[in-house]
Amino acid sequence: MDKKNITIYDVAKEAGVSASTVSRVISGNVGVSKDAEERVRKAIEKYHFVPNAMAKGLKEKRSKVIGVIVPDIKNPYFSSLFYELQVRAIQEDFMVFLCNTYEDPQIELRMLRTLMNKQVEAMVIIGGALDYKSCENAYINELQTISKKIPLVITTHTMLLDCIKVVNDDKKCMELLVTHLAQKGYQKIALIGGNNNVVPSYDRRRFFLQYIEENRLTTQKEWMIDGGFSIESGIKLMQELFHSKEKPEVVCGINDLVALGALKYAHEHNMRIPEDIGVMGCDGIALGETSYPSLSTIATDYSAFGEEIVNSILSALHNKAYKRLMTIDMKLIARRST
Amino acid sequence: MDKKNITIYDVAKEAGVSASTVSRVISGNVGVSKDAEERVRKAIEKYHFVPNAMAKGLKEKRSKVIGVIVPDIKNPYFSSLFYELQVRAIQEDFMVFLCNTYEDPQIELRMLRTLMNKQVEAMVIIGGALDYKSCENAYINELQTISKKIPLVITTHTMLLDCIKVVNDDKKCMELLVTHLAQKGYQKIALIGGNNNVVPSYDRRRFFLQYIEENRLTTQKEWMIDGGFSIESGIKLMQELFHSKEKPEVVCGINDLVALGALKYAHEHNMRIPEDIGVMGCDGIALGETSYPSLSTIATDYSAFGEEIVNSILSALHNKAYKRLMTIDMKLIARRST
DNA sequence: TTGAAAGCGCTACCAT
DNA sequence: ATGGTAGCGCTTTCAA
Repeated sequence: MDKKNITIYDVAKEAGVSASTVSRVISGNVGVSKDAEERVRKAIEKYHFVPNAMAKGLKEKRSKVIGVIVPDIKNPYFSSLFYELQVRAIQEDFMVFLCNTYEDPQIELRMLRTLMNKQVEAMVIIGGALDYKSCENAYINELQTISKKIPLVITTHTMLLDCIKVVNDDKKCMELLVTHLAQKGYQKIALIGGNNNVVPSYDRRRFFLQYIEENRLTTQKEWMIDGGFSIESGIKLMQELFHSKEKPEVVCGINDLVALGALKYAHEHNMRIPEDIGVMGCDGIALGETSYPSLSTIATDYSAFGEEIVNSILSALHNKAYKRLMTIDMKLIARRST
Repeated sequence: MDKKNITIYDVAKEAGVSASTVSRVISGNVGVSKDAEERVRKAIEKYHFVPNAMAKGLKEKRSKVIGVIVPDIKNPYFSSLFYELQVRAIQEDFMVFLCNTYEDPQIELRMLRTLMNKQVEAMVIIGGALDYKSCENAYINELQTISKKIPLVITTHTMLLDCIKVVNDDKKCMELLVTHLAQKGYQKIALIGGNNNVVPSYDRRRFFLQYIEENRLTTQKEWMIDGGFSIESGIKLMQELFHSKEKPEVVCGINDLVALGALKYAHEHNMRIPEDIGVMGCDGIALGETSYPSLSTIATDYSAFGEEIVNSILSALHNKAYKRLMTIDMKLIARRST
């Protein structure tokens, strides 16, 4: 390892100018003579000089970093969102600190604190503890304090916390889902997966029921079973579902992963889709395009979602006007599974 | 937004001690009287004081941050690796800066530089430009310079760059793959997907051929077609494959995603798997467990991979001995698709 | 046990 | 156009 750190002073000396001039050349701002600039650039080149963003940040009180906390980056929903969010962030020359919490509130809290002391300029918390009805007050208070210092964006629709919210339109999601199914002629509809202690999940079930009634369709208690958000959950829940007396005509997953699990179960039991049983998901993850059969779903616009998150951060940072609550539109993607 | 930043000086004044004492309390190191400590803690609490990691880092010349660059975090291979890598990193109190390059060498370079000026203590580049035979010299030189300053870990087996390498054992991978297929009684074997300009992909094909010969199995030029690493590639390539005169008995994907695409194509054309055609992948991503049928594969140990990366970084940072080249073992997971 | 002070690398204000 | 200098918030000697 090379020992000494090269600083602007080393560069300045080599170029025969002052540190100020080097700083000016780097930031490319104001008047530096062609000649001086030339020499500085040469010196930078020669020494492989890299400016120290910590020193700069300390001085300027800006880090150009956004902190992002997600429960599980292996989940395509979260990775897609991160992916799109970073697209917009780097356009604005912001880096993104990604923290995975492994769905552990302890780690979530720890990440949050570390991010704060790393001086992130804004914080994004996707899902996580806030999604849970059991979310601790102390945690919410800590977030509230943070939100007073820097822009805080969450993706949960909660009244308990005053901050920027960018959320999926779960109501519209369920409306589109049920309407599509009705249109396809399905009458008996199941909804599997989720967790009633998780707000968005609870909401989807609630709205699902509402639209089932409005459309005069039917569901049953035995057809609405929760038990997780993964493909594995989907498989397990389908098994349960197919133990019930009467069978539904179509099974919806609380999200696409659960629906993909339902697909797998159906295949393993030689059911044809959609002939024997329809399957539908929500979220619009890419896997739904390439499953067999391709999965009908109500899709989030990940690009818009990520962009909106960063845009509201930028607005807040620049004291521009912005909506404290943004709802991301969802739309029907009818494919082969219904 | 609250304006003023609280510093240790504010805390010190409130507690009636000096900044040094506050610093000592925070770092929890040396002798501070019970009484003073108590007052400092109260003051910290009262002001919601958060230490500024930039100032600390500037002073200490450490950031406790590892930079990680991946081509596409939506790819389960990369997200799994990141996930596991962070597990080990946070154990050591390191944060991880994740950068997605969107498979764009320009962005990769830019991320690299930004990470350097953010003073990351180590850099991990997973895949990316280095995987390509066409990788620019200038880029390699820049990496070489970086590797002299901080520990640099790459996942490509290249001679062009002297740094820490943690790589998959592609030879063993292909040995296990072909042997398994031979054992299952397959004779005619196809390998689809990949890109001959990508080193690991090229290697896998090379070793594939080697083991095909050693095991006296057969393949054909028409059965070894490249064209990408995604599920979509797999679908497309299967289509091509099934245009060739003679059909193979089993199709291997250069990775699991391609194999998953093959599965989809097979379903759509009413082929039974493995009865009509076998399918096999490499990498061992989680999706292979939940596909229908579940996918036989040669799996990487992501946890070991991530751990090894961080461990070698830590060793390098502490000037401990470590291997400059670590090979991650791969093992056969025989499931239902063969 | 405690405090004063220097300095990490940078920027920006104030002179010249 | 250029340079000197103060100071961002912290740690760490050195003295007391």
